[in-house]
Amino acid sequence: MPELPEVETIKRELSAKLLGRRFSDVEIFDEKPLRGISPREFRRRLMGQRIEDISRSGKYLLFQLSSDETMIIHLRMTGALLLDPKEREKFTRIIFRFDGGTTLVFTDVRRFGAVYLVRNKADIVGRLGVEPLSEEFTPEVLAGLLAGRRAPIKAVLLDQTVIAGIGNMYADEALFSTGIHPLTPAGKLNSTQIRALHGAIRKILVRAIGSGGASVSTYRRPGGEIGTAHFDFKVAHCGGKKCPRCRAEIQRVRVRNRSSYYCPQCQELDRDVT
DNA sequence: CATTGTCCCTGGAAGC
DNA sequence: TGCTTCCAGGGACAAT
Repeated sequence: MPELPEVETIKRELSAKLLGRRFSDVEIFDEKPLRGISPREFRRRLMGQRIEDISRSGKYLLFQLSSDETMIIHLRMTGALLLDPKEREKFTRIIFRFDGGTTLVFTDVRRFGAVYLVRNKADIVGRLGVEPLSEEFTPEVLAGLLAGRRAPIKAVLLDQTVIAGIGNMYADEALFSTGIHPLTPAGKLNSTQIRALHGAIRKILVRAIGSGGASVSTYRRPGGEIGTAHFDFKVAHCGGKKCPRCRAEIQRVRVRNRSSYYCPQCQELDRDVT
């Protein structure tokens, strides 16, 4: 469930502690997260490497190494990266140790998380769409991305090859904020709606980053602090509650086998348009 | 290419 | 109490 704001928060907190550190040991307790590389080879190629930079692309974390390789981690649903955890973690998959004694623990209950080590990071993140907080992402660009698409806007917002980093929670929030029904065909949005959606996406993501992400489900920050972005949620994770705007009951609808929460009053589906 | 559906995975909640 | 079923959902992949 970590989405862009959560991954950005993790990136910042890891950067503060890990930039310039060298790997002194790597312990692999579960090789499932390792993609396309054996535990032995993974460890060998990390040992002694210095972390030159930590960045984020969509929901991926990228660790630029002194060897010119990049370790890329995707936390998927339940993955977490913890710095010097006080207690032994139950679902520890990998432990990274660094010179100076810092420890980074990768935990993942459901084992969906993925860890890569590559020369060419584009092999992993090359197909991602536009970064929604970059200058490149304008209302005009968004309009171009949506034009002609018949898929529901919710499905398109979740498509990482279109826009990178938006997940289920923030897609629902952006649609509620703009009064757009999640099943509206993406190509049917008018320019006013697109402009509003563009603004809402940026505003909601920026605000959530400022709150350290949303501490719902299994999201955990590296240092153990709590994110508060979920206190701003109007519909996400609010099934059965009342709409803060009109008091109608928040509904759930399945869009591409994923739950979408929305207000049936504030986000009406225009029948002419479907 | 655009779009949709299935699978992966496991703990926790809900139902009986 | 204890068993079963459902649910969470990002992304790879296959199918259409």
